[in-house]
Amino acid sequence: MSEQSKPTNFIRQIIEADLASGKHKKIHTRFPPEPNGYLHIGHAKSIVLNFGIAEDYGGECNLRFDDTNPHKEDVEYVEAIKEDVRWLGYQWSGLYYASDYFEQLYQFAVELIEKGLAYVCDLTPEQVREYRGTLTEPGRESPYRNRSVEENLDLFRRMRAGEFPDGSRTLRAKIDMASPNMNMRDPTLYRIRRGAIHHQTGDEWCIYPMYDFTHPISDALEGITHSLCTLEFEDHRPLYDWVLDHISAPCHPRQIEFARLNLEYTVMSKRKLTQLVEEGHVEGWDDPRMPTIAGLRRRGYTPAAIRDFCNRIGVTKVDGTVEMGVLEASIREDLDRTAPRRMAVLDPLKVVIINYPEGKVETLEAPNHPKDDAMGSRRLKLTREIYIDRADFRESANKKYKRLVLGGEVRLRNAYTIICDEAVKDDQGEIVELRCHYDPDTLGRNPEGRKVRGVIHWVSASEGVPAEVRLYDRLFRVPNPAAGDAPLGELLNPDSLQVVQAVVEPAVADAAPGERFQFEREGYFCRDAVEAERGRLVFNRIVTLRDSWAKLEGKQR
RNA sequence: UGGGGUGUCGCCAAGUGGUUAAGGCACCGGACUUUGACUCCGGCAUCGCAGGUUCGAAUCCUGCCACCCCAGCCA
Repeated sequence: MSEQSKPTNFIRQIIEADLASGKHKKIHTRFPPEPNGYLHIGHAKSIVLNFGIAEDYGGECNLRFDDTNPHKEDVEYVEAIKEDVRWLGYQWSGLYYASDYFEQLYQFAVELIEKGLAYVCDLTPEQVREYRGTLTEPGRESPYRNRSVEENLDLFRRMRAGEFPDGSRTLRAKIDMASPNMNMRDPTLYRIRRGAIHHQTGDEWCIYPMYDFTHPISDALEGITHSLCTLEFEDHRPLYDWVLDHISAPCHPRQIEFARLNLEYTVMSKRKLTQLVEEGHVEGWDDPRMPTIAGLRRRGYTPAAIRDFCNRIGVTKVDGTVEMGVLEASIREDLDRTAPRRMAVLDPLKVVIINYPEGKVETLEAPNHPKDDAMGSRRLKLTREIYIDRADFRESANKKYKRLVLGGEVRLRNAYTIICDEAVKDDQGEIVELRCHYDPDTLGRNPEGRKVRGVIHWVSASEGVPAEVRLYDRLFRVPNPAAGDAPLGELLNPDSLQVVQAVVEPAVADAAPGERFQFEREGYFCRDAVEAERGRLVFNRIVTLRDSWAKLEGKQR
C-alpha cells in the first residue's frame, strides 16, 4: 500500500525546517476535538496529520478535548472519540481536557486584567453586536472599557463566585475596536453559564473561557510546538498570538492552518450530520452510509484504508473537494490484498444441471485468494441444483456479452463449464429456472476445441446459506449537498440502501462480526457487526469492484 | 466597498527562477485472466487572466478576475 511512502506537505516542510534550524528539538502536536459529536472522515484527516507527524519525526501527539462549552458537550462523545482515534491506529501521548486548565486559565485572565488588558463588560449580547461595528465600519468602545483594574478584578472574582446572571457580563480583551480583523475587536474571553453541569468539572465553575482564550494557553501548557487547525481559524491567529504575547506563557506554539476535507456526495458539517440522524434519513451515527468514523467502521472500511486515503489527498490550503473515487480506491487496494474470496449470489436464479446426478454433493477446493497461496483454500459444495445471478443470463446477446446465453457455455467459477439448454418461464414470461448440462472434463482444465470466455459465480441451492445483503451507495444524488439551500432531505439518493436476500456459500455462514470478504465479481463485503450480535447473517457492501462491463454496456446504449 | 486566504490536467497534488511541468485517483487504448477483478504496457496539462523583469518564469514584480472565510457571550 502506498502508505509506506511518507507524505510531504507544507506543514511537514515547516517542521523539518524547525528541526534543522534547531528551533525545536522535539515536535509536539495535538488533536483537539470538542466532544460535542462523533468524529468523521474530515477529523481523520486531522488525526492522520497530527499523529502522523508525531510518528514520523519522533515526536508526541496529545489527544485534548476542547471542552469549554458545557451546553453542547457530553461524556458519550469523549468515549466515542477515544474509541475512534484508537481504532484508526493511534495512541496519544497525553490525554487532556481544556477543563483541566480552568484554574490556570482563570489566573491568566487575572494577569491580563492586572496588566490593564482585559475588562469586565456589562453590555448585553445585543449591545455587544451593535458596538462591534461591521466588516466595513469600525466598532465603538464599550462604556465599561476603562474600568479600574481593582474594579475589574473584583467584578471578575464575583463573576466566578456566581453573583451575576447569565448574559449580564463578560470578560473581554482590550485590543482594538477599530481593527479590520473582527476577532481583535475586544473579543470575549469569559462568559457566565450558571446552571451548566460540565461533564468533567460538574458545577465547580459558572464562568467558562472562550475558545480563543483557551486554545493558545492549552497548547502552551502542553508544550505544543505546532498547533494545526483548519482554514477558518486563519484570522484568529493574531488573537492566538496576542494572548500568548501578553501572559506569562511557558512557550509560544505556532498555529498553522490547512484546508478541511470536503468529499463529494456527502456532508461533513456536524449540523447536517445531526440533521440526517434526527430526521431519520439514516439509522444513526454509525449508519454505514454516514461519513463518520463509526459509520465507515460499520460499513467495513479498514483503518489502514482511511489512513491511506488521508495521505493520498494531501494537506494544503486549497479549499477543494475530493472525489469519492479516491476513498474507494484506497479501500479496494487494501481489501484486494487482504480479503479472502467467496461466492455469493445476490439475485438468485435457479439452475438445474440435468446431467448431474440427483443427490450427489461434490466437494471442490477453491483458493481463498487468486494470487496469495498463503491464504489457503476453502471447500465448495456442488450439487445438481445451484443458483447463479439473474444478471448472468440472457436469452440472447451480442458477442460482447461473455456470460450465459441460451445454447452458450460459461464456466462456473472454481468448477465445471455448463451449457444452457432451456430457459423455463412462468405464465408471465418470467424466467424461473434454467436447465443446463455440464461438461465433466472441464474441472481445472479447458475444454478441447472450444474457448469458454465467461466465468460466473454460483452457490449450491441445497448447501448454500441464505443471508441478507445490504447494498450501499452514495447518500446524496448531488456532488455537493451542502451548497445551495435545498433541504437535505430532498437531495438524498433514494437508492442509497438496497436490501436483497442472497444465497452465500457455506464458508461464510460462520463469519465473525465485521469479517471482510470479496464476493467475487460483486465487491467487498463485511458481516454487519450489529446484526451479528442479534444472531443474524447480514452483509454490508463496502464497495463494488471496478466494473468495466457496466461502463461498456452504458456506452453501447 | 474592510480584513484574511486560495487559484498547476476532470478530482487531489508535487514544484521554492534553468526538470521533457512528479505522483495518485479518474478517463481512454491494449496485453493477460477460471473474478468483464487484480496485474502489466501505453496515452492523457504550459501552470486563473493580462502585462512586465530576466539569456531563461508555474516559480519574481504590477494590475485584473474568480472562489472561500470573518460581524457567537460556538468551536
